[in-house]
Amino acid sequence: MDKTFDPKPIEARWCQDWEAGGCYQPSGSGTPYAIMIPPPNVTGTLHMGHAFQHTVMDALTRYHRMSGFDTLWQPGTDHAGIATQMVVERNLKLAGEPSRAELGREKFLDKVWEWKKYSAGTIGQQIRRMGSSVDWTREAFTMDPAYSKAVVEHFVRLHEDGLIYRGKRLVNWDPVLQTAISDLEVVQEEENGKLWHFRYPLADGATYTDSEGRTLNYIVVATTRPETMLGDTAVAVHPEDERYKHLVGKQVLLPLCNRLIPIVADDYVDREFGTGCVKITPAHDFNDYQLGQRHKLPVFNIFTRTAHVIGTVTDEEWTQAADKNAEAADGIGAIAREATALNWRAIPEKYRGLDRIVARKQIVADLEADTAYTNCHSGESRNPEPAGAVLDPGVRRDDEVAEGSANAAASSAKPAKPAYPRGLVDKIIDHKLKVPRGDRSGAVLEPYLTDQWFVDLTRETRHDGQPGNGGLLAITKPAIDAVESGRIRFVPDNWKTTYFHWLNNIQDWCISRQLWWGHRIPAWYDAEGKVYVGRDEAEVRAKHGLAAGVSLKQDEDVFDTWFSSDIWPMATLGWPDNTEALKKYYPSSVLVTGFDIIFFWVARMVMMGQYFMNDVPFKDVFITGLVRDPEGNKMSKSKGNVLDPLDVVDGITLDALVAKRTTGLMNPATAPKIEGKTRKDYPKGIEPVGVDALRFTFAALATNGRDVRFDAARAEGYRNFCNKIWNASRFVLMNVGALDPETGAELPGVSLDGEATLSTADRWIISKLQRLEAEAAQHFADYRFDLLAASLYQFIWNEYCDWYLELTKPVMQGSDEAAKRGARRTVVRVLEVSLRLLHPIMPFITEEIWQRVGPLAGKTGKTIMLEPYPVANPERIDEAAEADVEWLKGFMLGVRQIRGEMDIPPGKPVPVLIQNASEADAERIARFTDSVSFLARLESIRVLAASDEAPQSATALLGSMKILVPMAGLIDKAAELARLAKLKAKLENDLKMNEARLASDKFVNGAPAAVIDKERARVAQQKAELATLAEQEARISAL
RNA sequence: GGACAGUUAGCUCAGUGGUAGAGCAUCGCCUUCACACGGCGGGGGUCACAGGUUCAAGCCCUGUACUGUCCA
Repeated sequence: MDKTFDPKPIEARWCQDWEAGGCYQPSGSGTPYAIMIPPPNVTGTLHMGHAFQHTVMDALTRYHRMSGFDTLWQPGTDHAGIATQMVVERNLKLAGEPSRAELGREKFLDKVWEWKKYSAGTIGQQIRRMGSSVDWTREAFTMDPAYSKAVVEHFVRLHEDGLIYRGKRLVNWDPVLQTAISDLEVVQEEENGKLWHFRYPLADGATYTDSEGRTLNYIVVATTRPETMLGDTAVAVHPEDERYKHLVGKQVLLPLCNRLIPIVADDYVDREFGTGCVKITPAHDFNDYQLGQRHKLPVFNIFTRTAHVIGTVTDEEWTQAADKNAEAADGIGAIAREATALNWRAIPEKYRGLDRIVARKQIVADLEADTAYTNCHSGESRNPEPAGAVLDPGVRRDDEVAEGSANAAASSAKPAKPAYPRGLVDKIIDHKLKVPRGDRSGAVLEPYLTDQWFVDLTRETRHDGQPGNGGLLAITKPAIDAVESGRIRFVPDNWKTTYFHWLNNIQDWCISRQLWWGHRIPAWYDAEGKVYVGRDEAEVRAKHGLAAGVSLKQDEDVFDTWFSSDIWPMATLGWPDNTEALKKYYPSSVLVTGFDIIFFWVARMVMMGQYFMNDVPFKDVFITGLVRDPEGNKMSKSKGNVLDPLDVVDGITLDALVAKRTTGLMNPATAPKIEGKTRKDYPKGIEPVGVDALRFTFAALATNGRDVRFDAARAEGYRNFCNKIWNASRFVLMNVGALDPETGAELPGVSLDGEATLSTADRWIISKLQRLEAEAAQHFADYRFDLLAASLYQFIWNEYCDWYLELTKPVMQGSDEAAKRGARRTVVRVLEVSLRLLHPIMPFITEEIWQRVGPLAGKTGKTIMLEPYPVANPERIDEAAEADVEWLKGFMLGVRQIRGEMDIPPGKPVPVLIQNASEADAERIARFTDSVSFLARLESIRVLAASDEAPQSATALLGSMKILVPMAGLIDKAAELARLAKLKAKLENDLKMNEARLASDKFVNGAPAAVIDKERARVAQQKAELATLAEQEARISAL
């Protein structure tokens, strides 16, 4: 064995042996214990979050496997529709290859499959390297043929049960990706914007008097999105708003468009917000859409699927384009035609085809320039808006159109800040607003009217009028009940609040996506647009009696990725077939995942599990925190703060890390900033720590669902721990004769048989081991890997290495053969048990050492992986031995403190005198003379009689016993007095507090007797100690 | 605006009623025959703030402040 632990060759060997040896597969006997891996996206490689969660899952898996369960950890990957499609498109662009559109659907999908193969392979290698004991024979992918069949099956069954519908609804539309997305994929970000106030003239020359007594012939609407006015179909006011009540039913003339639109009353309107008048654009705002439905307003779509104002095309051109689109797999071609062909002519020509932001500027400028109504009221007296009101429409991102040349002329003239009112613009004020963006593309989303597929989650009865429960009762409520009833337990518990809150406010789920990568929706349309749903075209034809001559076209859209991963726990086990695996491993035991996908995934698996299996998909949900960078920021590629777990395992130089983080950036301009931060966070790069140390770090940091700030120094600390274990094992092997101390060569054929006696130290460490075993079981049951790691670390380093191995040294070098045998046997067995206790977190080092130590402890198994996990035996707890060793530690600490503070070199033997020893003290001194002398490097130890005079000494206390180290004139009087004063001060302080407590009637009358007794004993003890100290202080002062 | 977390040593975090703990960092001594990726010792906290409950509060209750996350 080498002097220093070198993880790399060991990891490589065991990874291979375990997998090849079939150790990862279920044993086939025992109670089933199953974990379904949250399938990583095939978008690239695994990050620290995966490594963290996999560590937790593997620890659970190995623990249960060792504990005799029939353990399955099921691996796999997720096709991750949008995310993967984006990655592949970007790769094509970077490589200068033809784009998605140029390739066409089929060829593009070939490229994605190529990428998938590469990515899944990388992920598999990463999982293997981390030592994750997944059953590779069951590896799954969400687009495997069998899995795809299950996806179709669950869609068709839900459809047959009336829980899926297709309809034209306002959805969140991503104009960059050009697909619908679900509510969950929308991130609302607060951004700085403007609130524009526009004057909409009243029709037919109507006027009214405002609260300031002015006569007005217009009303002022406030909006954050001027460009949508092209699609306004009403203005709304609150029905009880005294200011406008009387105008309800009248009309306004929509500026620029010159359309008449009504003023309606609706209590959705917030009287306090803006002017209390809201323009209503049903086609491009969710609230307006609802309001429009209530008031039967026309829905006036003004945007294309790229969020440009619909263009200048003839009806004929539109028809052709739409047909072509429909043929070219453009699922919304027909809708666009319908909505747009009717409307485009109503949009003033100058705005047609403009990007929405460009259109916004143009519209504001034109309204400002519209002087037709500038004098449309009398008594204009308001002050212009103060400086700060500017025309800039606010912050933009690079995905939006930059300031165009249209405005170049204006900006070069450096215009003075305009004063308002100006034309039809009443005023413009700064305003913070929530901007909806796509979580993948970052693009500003557009509410957009399209035909999509939805899962009904909100109705009590079926939407199609058939008998039976709607989605609310059939899907949503059972998912709530699963957690409410305790059949699913969240750990930590508080996440169930989040879960309930979402389910209680749930919306129907839009499951269709206008993408290419994914499961094609199993719906077919005939020439009339009639839709048929079935498992395949043949089934549809058979079911509906459609002759071969009837042409059917399959829906071009694919499912939302989550509408395939929602059946992961059952489909990977063979559902819809009732396989043996499904019977055995469903429901799985625990789901380990992050809180960020409770809605996306956890809740939906519960829904589908309950619906199709009539049972929960997992019994526990262990929610882990997120792995963050040292400053607490979320790790992301664009921030350039991601770490590859294998770079921590193998180490990486600073330059290599910088290079890795700054290449292939979406926005190369951020590279210098990223480089700066990287150089600050990891000034020396990252030292290699090995898999075991990284895993242990994750375990130690996994504190009760809190986020984890990854700290490379911590990982290095646990690498040191590995080295400690390694060297302790070397020491053990050397001492039992299994390792040559000179050459490091392994010597076979060692036997520890024969008569043996166990020392106090032996019985103590065995006793402590039982306590550790009990703690380990508890921590696993509670998912407290941090406490588990701390217990193991503390036992191995601070008890076993620091004390127990030291205590055995004199025995090992002594001549008592039976005692020697007892120590050797204990040293080996405790180490062997410790290795098994540690194995679920640190699989490699424990296996490597166990191969040598196991046989010495009488183990004949091939691998530690399949050995039983240690269980506590309460009968071996030995409180007397524990008390003895505590006393011994106290004695040692006293001598060491004197050494440390008196600057006595550790190697120099010192004589020790004892005063005030009780009988028990004296007995222990006699018993432990050898140990103490060896460990504390004592020259001699002598117990003084009460009458004996002690020489000048430095003092330590153990209870009221005095441990004296004679200083023979060398004593630094001032230093020793200072030392004593320090001890005394602390003691006096404590004593004062405790006496005060005992003097209080409240305490004496109120506290339990046991507490009072304990307090009295403590005070007595402290008084005795204080007396001893005072005496010693007097003696030193007198020198 | 609502909900949920968090606030403890320089840093990262344990600690659910009985005198504050760990790792890392720091300071001092030591290349002692398993380990310098080591050993030994030291220093360092009025547990965010204000009330309350209790014989007793870092811990329970109420409120405030700040930070973070989620949902409107």
